[in-house]
Amino acid sequence: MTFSNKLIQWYLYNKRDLPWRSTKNPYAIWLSEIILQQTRVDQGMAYYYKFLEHFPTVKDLALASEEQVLKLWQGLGYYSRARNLHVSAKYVYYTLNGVFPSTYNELIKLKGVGDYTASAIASICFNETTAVVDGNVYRVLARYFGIDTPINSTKGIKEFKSVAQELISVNDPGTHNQAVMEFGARLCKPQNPFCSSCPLNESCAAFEKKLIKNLPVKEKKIKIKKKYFNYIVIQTINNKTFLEKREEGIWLNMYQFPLIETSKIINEQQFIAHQKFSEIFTTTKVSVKLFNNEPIVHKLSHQHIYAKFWIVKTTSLKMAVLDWNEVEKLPVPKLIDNFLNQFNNN
DNA sequence: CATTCGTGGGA
DNA sequence: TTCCCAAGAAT
Repeated sequence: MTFSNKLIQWYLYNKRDLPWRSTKNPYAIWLSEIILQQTRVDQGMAYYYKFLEHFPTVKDLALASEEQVLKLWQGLGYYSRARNLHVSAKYVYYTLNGVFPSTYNELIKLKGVGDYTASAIASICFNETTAVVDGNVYRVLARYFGIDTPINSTKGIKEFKSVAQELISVNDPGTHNQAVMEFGARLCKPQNPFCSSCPLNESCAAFEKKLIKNLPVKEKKIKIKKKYFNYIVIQTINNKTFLEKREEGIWLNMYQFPLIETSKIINEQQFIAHQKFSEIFTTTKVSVKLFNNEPIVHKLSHQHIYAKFWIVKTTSLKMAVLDWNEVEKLPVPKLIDNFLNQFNNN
């Protein structure tokens, strides 16, 4: 039996019953693939249901505002996925007359759709023999064939894509692709894979040479930068506050309290002396109280944010136009959301 | 080509 | 605690 046949047979007996496996609607498959990028099934599941409920068709998504889409995506991370999802929905609805692209070459033109996602949709929905290469596929192929080319090198990306494309079943490429991924996620796991019960263990290079723990090879480590955020939480006596929209970098287009970013931790005197603080509270009499005595450490993939929330009470303020009960309607990063939950409980 | 983009689970 | 990494893509 071929590599593909063994995997598909394993898959048909062991696959999970996931909602996107009961449809071939390209819109729904697209949605699921975007949600699942760099995201575990357990984490993405609720979002898949939420999005289909709020936006049953690509038209519904196209007609929404970016703010609505970001709000629904809140908590899932990698928010460019949500922004690009919305951009592409508008492209399909307005430019393609609502007809979802049906080939790899057309799919990959969508923002947020790269080689993996185009291959997934093309194979699952339209039976095109385009092999997916995700983290699971890298691991399965690296181990089975004993390939030690770094999976995040240019050479490795091309090599694994080529190998995957050689292996794919022409008869049922969609099932083949999902079989490899499910196999990697459930049996050929990163840690403690179930090699003893693996249907491929008799021909697995890494198993034979005891290299399971060494494969796949990944080069380079990411550098973590430290950042120091001071949020100005305005609270007027008539229950108003203010949030600004982020215009660059992380959490783009999401909302936050006015931010003073510094190169190190600052105290109350330094906070009050900062230019942005004095710009906001020019002649206004205010009281300042630090909400969290110790900075909240918010860990992201490339940076650790040390955050302080400064509660600034004042009588009235021109810029404080947002009613406190309107805050929850805005899309905010997890760091702000966590703060709001604690703050509102006090 | 290297870096940047979140959040959470598991060892 | 710390590290890895999860149905990747854009810049």
